[in-house]
Amino acid sequence: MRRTTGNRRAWAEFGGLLREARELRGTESREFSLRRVAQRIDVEPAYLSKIERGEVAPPSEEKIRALARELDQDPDVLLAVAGKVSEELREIIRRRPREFGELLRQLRNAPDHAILRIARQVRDGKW
Amino acid sequence: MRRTTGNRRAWAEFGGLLREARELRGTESREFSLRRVAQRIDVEPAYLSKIERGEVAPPSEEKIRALARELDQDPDVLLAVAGKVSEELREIIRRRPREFGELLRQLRNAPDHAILRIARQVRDGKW
DNA sequence: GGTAGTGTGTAGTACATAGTACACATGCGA
DNA sequence: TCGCATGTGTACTATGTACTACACACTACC
Repeated sequence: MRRTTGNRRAWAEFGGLLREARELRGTESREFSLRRVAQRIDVEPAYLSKIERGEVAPPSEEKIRALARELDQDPDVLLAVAGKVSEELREIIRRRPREFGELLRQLRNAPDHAILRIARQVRDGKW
Repeated sequence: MRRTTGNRRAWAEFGGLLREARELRGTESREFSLRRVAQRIDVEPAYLSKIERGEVAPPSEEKIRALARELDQDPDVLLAVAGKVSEELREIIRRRPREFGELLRQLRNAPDHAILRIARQVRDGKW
């Protein structure tokens, strides 16, 4: 395992978030030991341990999604903390790079509520 | 170079687009031979040759941007054909994954003009 | 007919990504 | 006290990404 020691801080943030979420659930249920969770998302316990301690980079999108399900987290947020953007969203952009490029750059500094309001308006057919 | 023969078709589309654009300019100017362009974007000629023939995967974002400048192409489009999304746009999404995730999914099937109209309205301060 | 420029074939490199496998020490309950 | 579960250290692997370096054949020009 290559360490590339320089993203360690970012990895630790992701790992810390996971551990916190897991330990929260672990206090009540015993189904949330590191080993149990590792088994359910289909990775080796040692690997999940290293992820949680930020010793290695965050895992693949697939595993991050599985973790989000297990620990009841927002997948998009977890992916973002891991430094990733979901393949689903990248696909949407790749299909119309000009349009979405333009839109995203215009909205870069818009307030959260403005972005969400637009999303709502689109959903309600107001476009 | 690992070939992973299965994305070859996608690579060829990217390469073909490059070659076409380059040869178009090459008919008039002689500054657009494969070797000259390769030198300007700082890669080996053999490498650019393989890229244009779709024998290897598209190069890094940096090189794709350089090619877009040289050949007067839209970088976002060239990146998209290469199967990539620019780091700039990914950054925008990672900062507010919930908001932009929601927005992009709502706009997935919206017509082009609707997306561009929203971008225009945002630019004009109508939000 | 040399030489300058053209595109391409072959081989190899360094680093990133995404993990596995096994052994070990510690602690907790019955 | 013994067995089982817990988290973790160490070593290793396969594949992907992004290239370089060099040699070769062809053509075009003067």
